[in-house]
Amino acid sequence: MQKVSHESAPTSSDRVDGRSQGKRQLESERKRQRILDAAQRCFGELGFAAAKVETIAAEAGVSNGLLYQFFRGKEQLFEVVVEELIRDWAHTMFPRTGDPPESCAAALEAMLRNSVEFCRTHPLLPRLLTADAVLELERFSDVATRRLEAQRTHVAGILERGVRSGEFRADLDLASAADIISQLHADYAARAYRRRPEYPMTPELLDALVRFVHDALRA
Amino acid sequence: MQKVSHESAPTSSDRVDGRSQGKRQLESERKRQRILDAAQRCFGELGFAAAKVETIAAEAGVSNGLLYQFFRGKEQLFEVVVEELIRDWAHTMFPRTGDPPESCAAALEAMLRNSVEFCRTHPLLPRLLTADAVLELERFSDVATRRLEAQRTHVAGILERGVRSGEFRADLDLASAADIISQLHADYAARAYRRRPEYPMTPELLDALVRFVHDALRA
Amino acid sequence: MQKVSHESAPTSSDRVDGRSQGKRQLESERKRQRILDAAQRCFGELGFAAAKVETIAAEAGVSNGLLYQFFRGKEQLFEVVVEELIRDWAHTMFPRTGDPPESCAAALEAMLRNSVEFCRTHPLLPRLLTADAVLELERFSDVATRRLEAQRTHVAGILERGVRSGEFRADLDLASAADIISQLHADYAARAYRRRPEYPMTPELLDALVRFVHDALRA
Amino acid sequence: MQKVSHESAPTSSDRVDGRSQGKRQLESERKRQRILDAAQRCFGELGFAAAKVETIAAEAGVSNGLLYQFFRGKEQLFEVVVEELIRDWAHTMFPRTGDPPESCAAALEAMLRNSVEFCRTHPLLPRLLTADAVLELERFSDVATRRLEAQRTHVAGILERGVRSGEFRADLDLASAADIISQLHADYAARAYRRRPEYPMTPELLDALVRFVHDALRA
DNA sequence: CATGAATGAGGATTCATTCAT
DNA sequence: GATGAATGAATCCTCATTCAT
Repeated sequence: MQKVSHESAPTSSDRVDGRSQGKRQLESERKRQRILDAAQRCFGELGFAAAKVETIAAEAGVSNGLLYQFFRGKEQLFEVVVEELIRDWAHTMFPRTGDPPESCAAALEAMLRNSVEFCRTHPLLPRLLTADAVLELERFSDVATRRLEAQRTHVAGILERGVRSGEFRADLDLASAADIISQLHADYAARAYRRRPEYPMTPELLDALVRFVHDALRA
Repeated sequence: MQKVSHESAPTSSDRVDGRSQGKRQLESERKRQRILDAAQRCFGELGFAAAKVETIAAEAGVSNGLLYQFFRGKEQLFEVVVEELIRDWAHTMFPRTGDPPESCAAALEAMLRNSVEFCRTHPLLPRLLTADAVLELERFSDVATRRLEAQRTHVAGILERGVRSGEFRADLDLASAADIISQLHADYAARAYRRRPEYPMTPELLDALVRFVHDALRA
Repeated sequence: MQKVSHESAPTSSDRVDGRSQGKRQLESERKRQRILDAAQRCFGELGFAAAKVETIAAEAGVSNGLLYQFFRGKEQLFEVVVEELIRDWAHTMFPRTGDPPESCAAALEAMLRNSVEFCRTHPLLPRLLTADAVLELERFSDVATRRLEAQRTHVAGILERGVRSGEFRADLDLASAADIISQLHADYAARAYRRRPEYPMTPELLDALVRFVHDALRA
Repeated sequence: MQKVSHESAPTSSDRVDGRSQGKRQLESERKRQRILDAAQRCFGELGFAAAKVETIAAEAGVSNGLLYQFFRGKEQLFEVVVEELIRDWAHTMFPRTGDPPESCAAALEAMLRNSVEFCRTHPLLPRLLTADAVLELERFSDVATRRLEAQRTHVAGILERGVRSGEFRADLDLASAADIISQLHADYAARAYRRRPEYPMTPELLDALVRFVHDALRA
């Protein structure tokens, strides 16, 4: 009866500073993370309704009840999973380190390829990106929505720079183009995870996509 | 003897000839259709798992049990709904009547606009198009999958003609381009139904999309 | 709205005398009988709870609803079936015609063989004879019970004559012996219908049974 | 991990060694047994179809859902009940302890009296012995059938010894006689439980039955 | 009379959540 | 902290019975 903050999504226990975690706290924190990982897998593969709490706990290697020490319930677990996921995804797409790409087209391409790679290992994101999961849960954490908008804005920024530099055509509708590119981005990232033969995600297709976007934008 | 065909998805009763349906049969047929409509709405809005049989029956204005005279269960109801939906969608996208478009670009544009319009009134399709529903039901009617492939093939055909006629660029990867276009098509058709402010579907966006595709393909 | 007597079990409609039945009444009477036959088969094979009204009606070749013109419900249908069955069985066991058997042992043997033969074609009787069906229906027509007692009494009568004539041993407990014989009689009659390999009913077994009873009774 | 073995019918939990069962496991095991007891009563008194899961759970003093932690469903519960019942019955009929009866007739008599006594407190067995329940459940545990055959074989063995020792008549049809005796045995055991006035089970009747069988077999 | 479509109460089953240990 | 046995509300489905045609 100690943590149970249940309010926000504290990655770690209510420690004040970074150290001073006994072995117990550390072990606990590790279990919390295992639950989140398992939840992401299950929600991603089955959807919210079809994923069973029991399965998630089993996959995490913890008991059914422990889950309720960390999260208020299935619903809040879902919310936390989504928030963490979106945060990780953003970090992958726009890595802090590394040199900035030399051209705007290269920036878009990098973003696309990074994102596809991320989704290959994160089942849940595709579902969120296609915005279906939103329907499954009324009180959906709007973190996801805000982050998606942020991405569109970011893309629009890149496009604007490209237009100004003459790299992209001048009469581009920035908002719409950013929307379309974000959408394509989400789609093929989704496929990268799903690996269904009907919706393949081959390197050739990815190359074609990059080319497609490039041609549509070029001056 | 009841009806209880349960096998395929006969739109009308097992009448031998075209007429001779008493008021009873007619009324019954209408109820079957109302159930299908209600089911499409519910599945589309809530997903398979979250849609309750009771709700579907209530929305259709019939009793809980009547549903089971027409369908083996919730699952088969879903399958039939999907099949009908896909069939209707195909008819909308490729209408038999009317003159063939004068250019390949125009053909693509017509397809896109038709489909978007269709989705505006058919909640379920977006979910199928984004291929999420597939995960929700093991024994998913493969009609949907086959039809989606048919669409890609159709688009590829249009593209091929365009390439041959010099309308589109010669080094186009037909398969990949058809895939991308079909995907965009599905995405924005989906949005047309959802009407969520975060993922809008304005006429401007649609115009931009048409232009985007056009630019990406042009010779 | 004509027959619906529903009270007792009139084999035919409420005709006052034996003739004067129009074709309609005759046809109706035939359907009633077909329902009874089908019901006997279904109840016999599946038991009361597992037999569906719909199945019975279908087997009788009539509609679901017609059944309720003749009988108050599933329950009363069962009662009527039982009464008719018991009556028929009694007629088979103790046929009016023919010469009386020359010995008491012969009388018992005839009864046994007749009864076994009857059950071969009347599925329900075995269930009643083993008195299990009684448990399945609270307000069971006591006709069956009374008839079974009648049989025991009849057997006791034969035994008494046999004792007096010196054919059977003098210290026989009449009531108990009659009970045992009736019970055996019911058991093997039941088997004759069931035809299950684990509980066979071969001619040899029947012969052995006759011999068994004979040896147990002989003076 | 729960328990959910669901496979066979382990009387006790999957403990590795014989002890080390916490109070929880013990309590759980007790509940499992209470469910089995209640199920036996309900199935025995009402038959498979008419017995409600809810009633069984209520009689066992547990919730509706707990039943499904121990058994796959109503059907498997029935199967387990039958297997346990048959096993217990066998133990009662052929107790390991005690001296072997001095004569074959005495052996038969002991078997009969033991079995009658057992049925007095085990409602379900009569139904199984009369082989009616088999009809009620397709995938009936064949344990019952095998055990019944075992009993017949056992009886036949006793008879054979009796014939060889000259206690029983030499021209006895062993198989048929064993069948008849087993049948009588089942019948009166059944009555012992039912306690219905129409089919009484008095000590006198039991004595008469023993005498009846004895007379039928004697040399 | 005859039909069979329609009803809805009743029963089996699932699964998120709690709580005694 | 951690467990997992226990709960029971929620949901799918069945089937006896009714009634408009």
